[in-house]
Amino acid sequence: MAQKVTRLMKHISQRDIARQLGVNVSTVSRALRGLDGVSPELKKEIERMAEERGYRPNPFATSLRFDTTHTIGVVVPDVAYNHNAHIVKSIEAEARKDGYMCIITDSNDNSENEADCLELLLNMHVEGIILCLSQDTTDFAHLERLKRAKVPVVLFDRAADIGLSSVIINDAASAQEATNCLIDGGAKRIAFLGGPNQMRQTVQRKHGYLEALRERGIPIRAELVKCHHISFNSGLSDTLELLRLPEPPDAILASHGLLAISALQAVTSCGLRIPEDLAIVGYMSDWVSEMSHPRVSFVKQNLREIGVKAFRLLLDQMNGDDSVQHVVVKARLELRDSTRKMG
Amino acid sequence: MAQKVTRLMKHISQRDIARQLGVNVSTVSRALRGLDGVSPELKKEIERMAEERGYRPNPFATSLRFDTTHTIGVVVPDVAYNHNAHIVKSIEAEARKDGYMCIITDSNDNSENEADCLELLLNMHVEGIILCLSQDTTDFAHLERLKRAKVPVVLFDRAADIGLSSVIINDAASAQEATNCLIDGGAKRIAFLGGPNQMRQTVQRKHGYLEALRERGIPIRAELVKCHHISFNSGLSDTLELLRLPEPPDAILASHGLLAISALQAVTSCGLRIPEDLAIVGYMSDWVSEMSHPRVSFVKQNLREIGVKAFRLLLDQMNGDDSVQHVVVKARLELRDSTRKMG
DNA sequence: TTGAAAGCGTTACCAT
DNA sequence: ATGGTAACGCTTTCAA
Repeated sequence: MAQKVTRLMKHISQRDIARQLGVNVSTVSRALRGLDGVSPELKKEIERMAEERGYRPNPFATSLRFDTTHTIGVVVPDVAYNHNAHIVKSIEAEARKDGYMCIITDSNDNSENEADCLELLLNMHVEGIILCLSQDTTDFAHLERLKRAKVPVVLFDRAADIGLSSVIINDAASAQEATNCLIDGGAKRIAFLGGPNQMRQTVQRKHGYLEALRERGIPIRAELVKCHHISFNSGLSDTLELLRLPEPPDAILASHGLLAISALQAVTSCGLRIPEDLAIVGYMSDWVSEMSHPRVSFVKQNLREIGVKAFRLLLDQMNGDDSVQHVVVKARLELRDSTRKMG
Repeated sequence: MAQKVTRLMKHISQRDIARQLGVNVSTVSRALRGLDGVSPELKKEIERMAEERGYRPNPFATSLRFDTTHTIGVVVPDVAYNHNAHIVKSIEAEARKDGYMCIITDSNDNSENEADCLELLLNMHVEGIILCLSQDTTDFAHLERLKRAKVPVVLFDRAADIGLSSVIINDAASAQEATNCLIDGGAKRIAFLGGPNQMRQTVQRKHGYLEALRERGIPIRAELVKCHHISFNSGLSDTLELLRLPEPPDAILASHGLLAISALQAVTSCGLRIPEDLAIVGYMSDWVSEMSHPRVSFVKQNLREIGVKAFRLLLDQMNGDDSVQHVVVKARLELRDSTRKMG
C-alpha cells in the first residue's frame, strides 16, 4: 500500500535558501529580519527567493530558542453555549491583536475533564490560561498546582476564593436588582433557580436575591429555592416541582440561561400566562432573550468586555505582574415582556 | 519599574534531570519513554525526579525534530453562531482523540479576514485546515495556493468547485423536501430567502426550491426570491419587502438560521399568524427551533457528524491520501409548528 | 559585509 | 546498560 508516499511539501528553511544562494544561514536570518549587515543586493535576492519558495519561519524553532510559545489556553464548560462562544470569540480577537494564538478546550462542565484540559494545555507549554470553572468543581488542587508553578491564570464568570485573578459580573447586585424588579411587579412568592451550592456564582446571586427579599420584607421560603445541577432537564423538573407546590411561585429568577429557558418552557407547558400568572427574569444573552417568547427580561452582560478584560489581565501576568486582581464588569437589568410593570 | 522580574518557573528539561543525576541525557530520554537499555533502579530514580520537578516534554523540541506539529487549523465565519459552534466542538473532540490540537480562527464571514486566517495558520505550520467559506468569497486564490502547497484542506457547509474535499448536506434535496412540505400545506406563493448568489450552497438550495415548484406546477415568481447578504438585518428588510408586495407570499423558505429568525420576527411584527397566514421552514439548529415561537419547522442537520466526517477526511489527507472526496451528510425535515398540515 | 559556531530540548545512532 | 554526538530551524555572539 502506498503509505505517506505523497509527502506534503516539505517546509523550506533558511538553510535551504542559504545553500541555494551559496551564503551562510546567519546572513539569511539577518536579511529576512531586516537587520543591517547585509548588502542591499544580497538582501533583495534572499527576499526574492524566500518569497518564491514560500518560506515561512518555523515558529517551533523560535519557540525552542526563546522558550516562548505565543500561545494561551482557554477552558470553557461548553463552547457551543452562546454565552461562552461570545466570550471565547472576544478573547481570541483580543489575543490576536497581541500576537497570541488561543487553544480552546471544552471541559463539558465537568471537573475531571477540566483537569485534563489543563494538563493538555500545560503540555503545550501555553504561556497563560483563561478558565471558567466547571459547575461541579469543588476540589481546586489542579488550580493550586498552576498557582505554584506560577502559570498565569485568569478565571472568568465562575470564580473561587483561591487567590487567582478573575473577571466576573456584579453577581449579587444584579440578582438583587432583578429580584427588586419582580417585587415591584407585585410578586409575592419569588422562586430562585441556581446551580450547585458550591459555586460561588450561585451563592452570590442567591445572596442578592435573599437580600432583596429581606429588605422588602418578603418572607423567605426554602421550598422556593432550587439549587441543583445546571442543565435543561434539571431546570425543567425543578420548575415543574415548583408549580406543583400547594402555593406555587408567582415569579422566577433563573441564574443561568439554560435554567431560564427550561423554566420558560415548563411554565408555558402548564398553560400559565407570562407575565400575568408568573413573571420571569433570567441571566441570558441578548440574542436568546430576543428569540424567546415572550421575550424574557434579562440581566445583560457585556460579554465582549469580559473577554477583553480577561485577556488584558492575563497579559499583565504574563508580563510579570504577579498581583491578584479582581475585575467586575457591571451587568444591568434589561426589561422585556416576561415581567410585570411597577405597581 | 519591575519588568519581568518574577520570571515564570523555567521549564525543566531532560538535560536538567540528567545533570542532577549525573547521567547522560540520552539515558533520561530512554527512561522517560520506557525504552529498554536502562536499569530498573535508574529508571525509577529518573521517573521520580521527573515527577517531582514537574517535567513536561517540550512539544516544540519534538516538533522541530520531526517537522510535525500535531495541530490543525479551523476557519469559520462566526464561532459564536450556534451552528458553527457545535461543528467546531465536534471537530475538536474528534481531533483530540487522535492527538491533534485545534487552532480555531474566525473570519467574520469576510473573505479578506479568511485569507488572513489562513496566513496565520500556515505560519503556525498546522498540518491541515478545515474551513467554511465566508459568504462573500468569490476569489479562491488563497485556497488555490493551499492546494498547490499540498496542504490538506477540507471544506464544510459551504463548498465550491475548486477540487477540494468537502462535507456538506444534501442542499438541493433538503430544500426540495422543505418546499414540498409547504406546498402540501396549501401554500401557493412561496418565497425563498438565501445568501449571495455566488454561494454554491445558496444556488443548490434555491435549485431544490425551484425544482419543487416546477414539479408541482406552481408558477415561479422572481419577486419572491431574495438572495442577498446573510445577516439579521438583511433578512428583516427582505421579509418586510416581501410582505409589502401587492401579492405577498403565504410561505417562506429561509436557507439560513439568521434569515429564518429575522423572517419570523418580521412576520410576527406585522401581526400575521403563523402558520395560518404564512408558513415558515428554515435551516436552523434543533435548539434554536425549540426556542422560537411558534417553533419553526426546520431542516435538521447532524452537526456532530459533519464535524467528525470533516476531521476524518482531513486525517486521511494528512496520512497521504490525495484523493478529493465529497461527503454528503443527509439532512431531513423536522416538522414543528410553523407549517400547516397536509391538505 | 559575511561566516562560523554555540545553544534551545529532544531523539536516533553509534560507541563503549 | 550507558555515554557521546549529530541533527531539527533559528538567533546570537564573535571572528574574519
